[in-house]
Amino acid sequence: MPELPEVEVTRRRIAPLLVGRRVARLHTTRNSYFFLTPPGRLARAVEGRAACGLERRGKYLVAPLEGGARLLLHLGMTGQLFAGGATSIRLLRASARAALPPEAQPAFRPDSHTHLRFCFEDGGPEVLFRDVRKFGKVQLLAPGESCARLARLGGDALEITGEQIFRAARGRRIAIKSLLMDQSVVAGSGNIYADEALFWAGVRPRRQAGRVTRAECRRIAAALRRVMLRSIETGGSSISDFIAPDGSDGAYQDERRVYARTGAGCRRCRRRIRRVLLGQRSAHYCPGCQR
DNA sequence: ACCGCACCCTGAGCGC
DNA sequence: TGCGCTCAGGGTGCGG
Repeated sequence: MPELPEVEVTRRRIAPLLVGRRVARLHTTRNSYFFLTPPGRLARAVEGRAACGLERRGKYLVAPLEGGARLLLHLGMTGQLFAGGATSIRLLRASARAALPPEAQPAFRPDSHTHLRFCFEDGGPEVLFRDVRKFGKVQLLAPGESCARLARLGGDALEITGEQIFRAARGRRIAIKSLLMDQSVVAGSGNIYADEALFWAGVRPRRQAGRVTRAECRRIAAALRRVMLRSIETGGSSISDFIAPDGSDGAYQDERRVYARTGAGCRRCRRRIRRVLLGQRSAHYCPGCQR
C-alpha cells in the first residue's frame, strides 16, 4: 500500500526515466475503473509529448506535460510504477513465484495488469504502470483544468504541524487514526505510517480525535515526519506489492513497530501488539506503549 | 457538518 | 485438485 514515502521514492527514481523523454507510444489496457480519462484520449494527449517535471501531491504523482496538460497518477493499493527491464518476484503471482528456483530473476513481460506502457522516441527503457486491483488511477488534466482531488488535499504529511492537527481534531468524534488518514487533513498518510506515528507518539488509534491533547498532536506530527523521512531513506515499505522503479524492495518494513505485527512482542516493552478494527480498516498498537 | 459504511477489484489463503 | 468463501484496503460517495 503505497503511502507518501513509497510515492516519493517512486517519484525520485522514475523522474529521470520520464522527464524530458518524448513519448512515441502509450500502450494501455482497455477502459476500466482505473482510467478516469479513457485510454484512447489519454494516449492521444500523451503521444508526441514529453513530461517536463514530476511532482508529488500527497499520494498523487503529477507530471506536467509539454503544452500545459498534466498527467495525474495514483498508485492505489497495488500500483507499481517501474522501468522496463526491472525484475522482482513481486511482479509475479504467488503460484509463478513458487515454481521458480530460489534465486531466479525472471524478466518481466507486460501482462493484463500492466495498464500503462510508455515507449519513448529515444528507444530507451520503457516506463510501466502495473496495478492488479485497479485501485490506482490515471487522469489527464487539460491545460488550466483544476482538479478536485488535488484541491481537497490537506497539509502534506512531511510539513504538517501539531497545531494544525490539533485544530483539525477540535470537536471531532472520529478516531484519531481515522483523522490522520483523512487526506483532506493530512495528505500522504495511510494505514502503515498512521499506525507507526501513533506508536511513537504513545497514542492509541481509537482515541477520540477531539480528546487528543495539543502536546500529543505535536508528538504525532513529529513522529509522522520522522518515520516518513526514515522510510524514504530506506526505500519505502515493501510489505505486499511495493517495489521501487528498478524492481528493488524497500527496507522500512524491517523497522516498523506495530503495523501488521499482531501478536508479536513490542520491541520496546515486550507486550503483544494488538489489532483492532476501525471502520473497515485494521489498526495496530501496543497496549503498553500507547494510551 | 459529521460519521459510518458500501463500493470498486483481484489474489492469497483457508476449509471442505 | 479444486471449488467457494473471506479478507485486504485508498478513496469516493451516499444515507442517516
